[in-house]
Amino acid sequence: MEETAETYDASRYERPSVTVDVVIFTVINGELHVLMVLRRRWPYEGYWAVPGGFINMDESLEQAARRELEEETGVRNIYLEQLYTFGSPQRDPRTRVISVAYIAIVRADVQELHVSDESSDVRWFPVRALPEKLAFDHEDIVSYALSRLRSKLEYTTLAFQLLPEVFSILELKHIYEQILGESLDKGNFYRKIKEAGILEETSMVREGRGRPTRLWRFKRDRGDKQFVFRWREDRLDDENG
Amino acid sequence: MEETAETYDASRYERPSVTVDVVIFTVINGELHVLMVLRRRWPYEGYWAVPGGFINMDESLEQAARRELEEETGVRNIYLEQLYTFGSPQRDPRTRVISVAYIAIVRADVQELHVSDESSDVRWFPVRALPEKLAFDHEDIVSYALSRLRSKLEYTTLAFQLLPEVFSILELKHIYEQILGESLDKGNFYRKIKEAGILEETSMVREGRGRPTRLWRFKRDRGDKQFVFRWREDRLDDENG
DNA sequence: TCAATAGTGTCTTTGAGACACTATCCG
DNA sequence: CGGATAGTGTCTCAAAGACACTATTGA
Repeated sequence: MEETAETYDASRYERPSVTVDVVIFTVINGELHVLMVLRRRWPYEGYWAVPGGFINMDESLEQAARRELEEETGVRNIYLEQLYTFGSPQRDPRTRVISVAYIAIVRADVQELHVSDESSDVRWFPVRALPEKLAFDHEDIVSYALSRLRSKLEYTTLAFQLLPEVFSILELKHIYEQILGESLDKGNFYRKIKEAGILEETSMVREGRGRPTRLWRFKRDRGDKQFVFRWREDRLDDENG
Repeated sequence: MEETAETYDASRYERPSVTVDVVIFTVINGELHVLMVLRRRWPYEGYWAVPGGFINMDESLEQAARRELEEETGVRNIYLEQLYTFGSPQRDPRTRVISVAYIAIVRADVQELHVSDESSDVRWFPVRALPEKLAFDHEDIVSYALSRLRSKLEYTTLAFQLLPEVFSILELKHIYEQILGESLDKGNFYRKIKEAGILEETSMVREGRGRPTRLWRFKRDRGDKQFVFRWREDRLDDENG
């Protein structure tokens, strides 16, 4: 007999659960941090985890990621990008759980954190000092996210998510240095960022101890040409590029 | 009350189905092709689709991809890489289905195709002449796979999957040209591939109409340094790179 | 004036691309 | 020899990196 919409039995196959997890980065005091939540329930009660949760049937994966992130941490209104899907059969003791991981980057100072009934604490951790042992396979997820972040940075505008409306070129350089984990040449950075033509000078300056610094903003109105700035051309993705 | 393994109710959340789909490429007669199966059941009966199917509860995503691919097409023993996870709520009329897509590349001549009870035909299509309308959102999946293939090619060994054990440098260049869809300079190609140090000369030559050509193979024993060759440095991923 | 920070100029090296040249086979 | 294909050498140009230099402030 031919199968149709009427005869299709949706329960024929056993189904896994699907979650979304969001690895969200920021820079605080010049250091790269990741947002983690402290789990208050089994499994992994008392362990830190990346925020996330089960998807609803009527929302897209990205919508689910946004919803979970806001529910668990209060963070909202951010740029999200799909990272990878983790699906080892034993990665969650409850049942078969497949996790679609997302990556994001925000300014810490515009986000107000709060906890939910799922978690008893929400906190930014420096990437160099994460908790010993994370829930589930979240060490893998975070380290994969970190490597993706580093390679993405070179050709996207991700770093700009971390800056206020106006900023100096050396502040932008500093963000790049934090994320890449290495120092960059000042002159070369000035040259490249200016050649890229993505900044627009403002009339503002900021005064400090030495010579005052010019402030810049991103060009609005870039037409439809894609907004891309790569710091370097010569870096490899680890895997999923 | 605290939840534990004993009290956890695995059926509390409604679950989506999860499938894997595999976009598999080859070069036939110098032209890039994709493997498609003709669906014999509702939904999209009579439409071409990328091979794939529902995952089992006890296998990893990649295992599921391999199993489905072999069941539906007979293709096996290949290099697979995760591409992206597609999860729009309405992408499948049966029920909520999330699809984890994989990408692969093989030599057509070593694969024996066969059909299954799911499909009534299995066939290689040139990427320039795909069927009008594919099942589900498979147009999106294929075009995303194609863009990934093109950008990946520059820094992986993917092209080598398409060559026999020994081959000439100009044959390798030809594969690159097919996949990238543009022609490359002979001298520059020789220079780069030799500098990369990933080929090993054999004592073999192949005779043809003109000067005979030296044959090469990939260096075995490359230690643990990663096996990477980029054709160029200056290409962007469209998105997920 | 000096310390401190901002910003510029320039030399060297590297690598991509273009393209002309040489090599070796068959007939 | 000439046609066909394999393979090399070399010039130019652009981008990356190193690093020295100048500029502008406050104390």
